[in-house]
Amino acid sequence: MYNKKIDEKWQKEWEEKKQAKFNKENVDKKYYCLEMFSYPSGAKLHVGHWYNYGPVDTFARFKKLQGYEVFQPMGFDAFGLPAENYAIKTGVHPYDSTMKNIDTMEKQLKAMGAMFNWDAEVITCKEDYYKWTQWLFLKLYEMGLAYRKKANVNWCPSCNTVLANEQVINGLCERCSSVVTKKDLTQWFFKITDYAEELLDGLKDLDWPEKTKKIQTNWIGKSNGTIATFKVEGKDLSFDVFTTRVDTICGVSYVVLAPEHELVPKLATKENVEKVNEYIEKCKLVTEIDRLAEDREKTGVFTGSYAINPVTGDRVEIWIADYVLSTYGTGCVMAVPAHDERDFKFALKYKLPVKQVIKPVDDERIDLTKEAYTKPGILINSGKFDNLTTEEAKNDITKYLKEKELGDFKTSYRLRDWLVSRQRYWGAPIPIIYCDECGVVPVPEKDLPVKLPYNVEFKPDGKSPLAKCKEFVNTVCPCCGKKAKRETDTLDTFVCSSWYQFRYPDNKNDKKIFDTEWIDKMLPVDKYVGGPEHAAMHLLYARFITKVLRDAGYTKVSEPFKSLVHQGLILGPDGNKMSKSKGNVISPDEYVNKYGSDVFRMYLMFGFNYSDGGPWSEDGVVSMSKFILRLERILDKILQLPDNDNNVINENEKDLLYVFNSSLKGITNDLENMQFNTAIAKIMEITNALYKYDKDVEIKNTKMLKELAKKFIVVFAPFTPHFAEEMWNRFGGEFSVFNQKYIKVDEKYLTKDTTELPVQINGVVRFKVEIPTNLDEKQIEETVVNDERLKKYTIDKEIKKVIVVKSRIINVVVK
RNA sequence: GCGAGUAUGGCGGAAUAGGCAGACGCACAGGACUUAAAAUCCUGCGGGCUUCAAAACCCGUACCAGUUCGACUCUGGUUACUCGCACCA
Repeated sequence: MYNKKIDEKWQKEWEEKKQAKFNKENVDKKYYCLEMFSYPSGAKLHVGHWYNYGPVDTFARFKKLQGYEVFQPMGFDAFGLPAENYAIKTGVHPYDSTMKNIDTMEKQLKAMGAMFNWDAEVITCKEDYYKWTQWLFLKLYEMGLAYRKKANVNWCPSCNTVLANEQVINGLCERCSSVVTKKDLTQWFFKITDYAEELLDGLKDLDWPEKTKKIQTNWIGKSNGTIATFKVEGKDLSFDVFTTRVDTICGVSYVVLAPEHELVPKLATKENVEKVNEYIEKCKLVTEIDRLAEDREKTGVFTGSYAINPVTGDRVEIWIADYVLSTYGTGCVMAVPAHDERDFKFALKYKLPVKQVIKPVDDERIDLTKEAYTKPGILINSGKFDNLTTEEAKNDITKYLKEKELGDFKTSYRLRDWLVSRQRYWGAPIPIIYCDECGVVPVPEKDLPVKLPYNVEFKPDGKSPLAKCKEFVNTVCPCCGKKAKRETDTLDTFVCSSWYQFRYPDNKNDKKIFDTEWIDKMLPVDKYVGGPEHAAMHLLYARFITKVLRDAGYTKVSEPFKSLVHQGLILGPDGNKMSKSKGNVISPDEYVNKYGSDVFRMYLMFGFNYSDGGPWSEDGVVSMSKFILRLERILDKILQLPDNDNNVINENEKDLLYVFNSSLKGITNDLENMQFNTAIAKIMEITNALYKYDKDVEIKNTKMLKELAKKFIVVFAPFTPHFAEEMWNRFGGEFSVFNQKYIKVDEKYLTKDTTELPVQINGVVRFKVEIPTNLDEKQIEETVVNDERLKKYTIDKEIKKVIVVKSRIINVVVK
């Protein structure tokens, strides 16, 4: 009887016989199947890991049976805040706790029985990995893609570190939900904005969920517009504004700069400087969460200076206001209250003029005392641009500005450079040395890795823990040999995970980050599976780094993940997200121990639509256990049937073979699309058909039956690998069932002599007819029209039309 | 506010390309086996109406319209929930 012992027996056998080994000579048939690696913050695998890895392993095994050389590696994203926070709380060193967790999780992953290639394992906190993460940093530095700048950055006061924009969720820290504040710091950035256009453009060819592509598209946030230069009246100063509605430029009634804008101190006049400074100070105190609050009242202050409209020559007030973001566009906007909602509200509050320059095309009435008219229309009050449409005017006005050298077409992106410095201990040290003589000096490649020291005081106080470790900080300059200091910040863990897909296939290379020729054979990843929460961060960063490596000449690959799938989320039995505080956490171990790993995996695959997930159900697991035992009983019964000479294929045999082959066709198709739930439904149908045959037929065709059973075992093997290996063995199959060829559909059993077709009268199904499969449409129509049962629907009526959809349906229209 | 998605029995969920709504499973009910229970095997199972029973008929995929011989599926609108973005100029 299937149980946990069977799991263990075959796991041992698979390991001994290296089932998961990747045979390099078959690389032309490679299938790189990758699941997002584990983050060993908790001590154990949770249901989410299982839901990611179990079903995908089924997919990988299916690919193996189809004849692919499957590469399915596993590893650990081992640096990061949770281990460090745990250390702060308990005093256990992050390295020790992480390694212990990895040890436990490896054991659990092995007990899952997935076909992971452990020879290819990577652990990001180990020297042989982070050496290359540091190398990657140096490469970016060399290419001018890593740079240092002072910036007003997102600061989490609880984690005591800066955060990338992507890590700020609604003004809160992604990890601890503290309110994020701002801080001026000199930090390292990666120039991801250089790749904005390509990152956007590359999306269209990817086999990714549309939603994920959309998230990335929004995140990159491309918009086409115009840049226009406003000169400051009476001063030798000017500034640029970015606008997507240059057609409204004649309606500019004031301009606004972000409070952080560098020109602001020069623009504040004597009378206004006090008010301006006061306002700037006030803005600094506003937290991200307040700033984002809906319907927040707009505030601002007049600088006392005036700007000249480059088209009309009009003189307009220069204001500063924090509704203008210093980080987008140029940090300055031209305000057109008549045609922009925000400008309108602001103008109303501060009694600034409103000038209409666009009128609706079809003369919809618009009351400009109450709201702004933001739609495109026809220009008015715009001098020589009058009567142009919005689209024409955008083009003409920009060209006019360009001629006068006061503007040009311009594309802006919402995407900002990736801030990679972290003021934390548990990460890869940034390989940079600061020398009084030579300035910023990259650590030479031969000196890598810059080792993360073990004995460090990592209690957080806003400074990098490494700064307190003298042995680490103090070094000599690789250029001049004089005393110098190391960079003490570490790299964002997303840097570590942005390139791991390249390291797996060549994880032991100690000469290079990876071998280019080999990697170009192994990449891209054919199927990448992980949670949708990584849509904007990990997946964007990994694409960026791939393009950087390509441009550095290390690979030909431009996109790392050809095809992407997101699994859903398994909720607690109460329908809420699993959390300790809610007490609804399901532990996989309990179930795996009780029912076996195959049962657990089957339940996860059968109970939900894979990409939706849903609430956990206790009953579902029990029923799945029952199903596997039911399947085992009928297979054992077939196995024990004494052989006979009955070779007939009659109706019963045909029915069975029909169910088998049509289900097989469906299963194959479902697996390709990761529709595990429907695939398992079809496995159940085959099982039910075997029971039915067993019940209905006294003298069985045992030869056919036994052959069919063996084929069936191969078909369901990816779903229940241990159980299937066991059954394959019982049926005398040679090890391993996964070395068999996937079963082909036998088309001859898919066609039946007659088909039952539903007959509709005016679109409502009334009865069914048995139609020989070889009849054509005309003959089918005749059969139906002459059917006795049709008569009662045609009394006093006339048959207007008969629609025959071959092998589907017949619709008789009567009136 | 903008954008995207989802909505199907008591429950989880199915339904190529517009063609039998509810596959498969859970729960429930009945039967067989059993001294009995469990397990197992078999059967039934959207609602209504009718009936000794059945056939037949009517309603039914969030709601309201539309296109079509035919709509869970396509179009327009409404509601609810989920997700993404959010003062992006």
